[in-house]
Amino acid sequence: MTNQKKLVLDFLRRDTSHPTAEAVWENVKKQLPQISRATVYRILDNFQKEGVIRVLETKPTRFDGQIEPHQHFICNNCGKIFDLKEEKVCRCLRDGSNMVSVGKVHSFNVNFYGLCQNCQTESDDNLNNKL
Amino acid sequence: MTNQKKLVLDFLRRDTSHPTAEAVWENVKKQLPQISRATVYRILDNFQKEGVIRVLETKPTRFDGQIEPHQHFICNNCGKIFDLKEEKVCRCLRDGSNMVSVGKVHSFNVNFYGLCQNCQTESDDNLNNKL
DNA sequence: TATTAAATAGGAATTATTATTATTTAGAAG
DNA sequence: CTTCTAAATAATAATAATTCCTATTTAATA
Repeated sequence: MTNQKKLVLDFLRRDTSHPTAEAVWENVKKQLPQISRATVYRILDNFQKEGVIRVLETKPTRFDGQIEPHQHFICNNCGKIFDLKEEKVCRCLRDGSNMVSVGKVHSFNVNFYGLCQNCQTESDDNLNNKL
Repeated sequence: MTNQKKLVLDFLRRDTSHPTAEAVWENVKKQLPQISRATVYRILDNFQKEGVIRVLETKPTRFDGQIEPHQHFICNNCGKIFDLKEEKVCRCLRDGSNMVSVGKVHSFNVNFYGLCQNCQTESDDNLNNKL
């Protein structure tokens, strides 16, 4: 754990605004002025892969130091991003009520990630061949 | 409706692979070689705002000519993108079954869009002031 | 402490997208 | 069917976001 990594992680766990990579860099620079932008990008990428932080599917990408299951509400007007607890998300999607604690939902978008049937079969095959 | 717009829309309604802007451009060029990349970007943007097409929250952005409510399953291995009917999405999120018709869900990400309480109140105020 | 593999800094390069502007065109009006 | 005009387009420059490259530095451990 380098100093750079520690500062990035500390910042993300403190700042709940879902900052961009650029914003993380700007802020960490206050404590470590020579830190490189590329370093911040790489650290964010690694933390993400390790499951230590989470990325938001926004443009530009935003980052979240909180990894307990939750989703996001993005205000179409002010752009602010709010956290939504997982159970509220499910209720909202289930019974189509568009009112949630933080506002009124106009639309939503879900991306599922996993293994498609083809790729599942292939990885099963590979496993079998090794036995 | 210009020829450029027609060709872009026709292509997106025919191609179900959720192409990138670049891919749309490459394909439409086959029929209209002088079409500009910037034109494709602008047309895609306009169609999106009109609700004629849909954008996927991917990097790079992908486009979908099908606008009936549905969500997407992205294979972590091959990268292929599958459509998921809305009711399957809800069932999957509701009872946590991670098997869907197209594969096995490892994770998902939801973005809600709408008006936060502050912005809702503001727009109500504006309305009231006009009465 | 010396060693070394891994990480970083700084900047170049790349990718995706948007802006600019001169030219062209679709569609209205005559 | 022509002429007109606002809107759309082509070509390219510019910007934004991210990744790549490589010489240098550093954390961890022998």
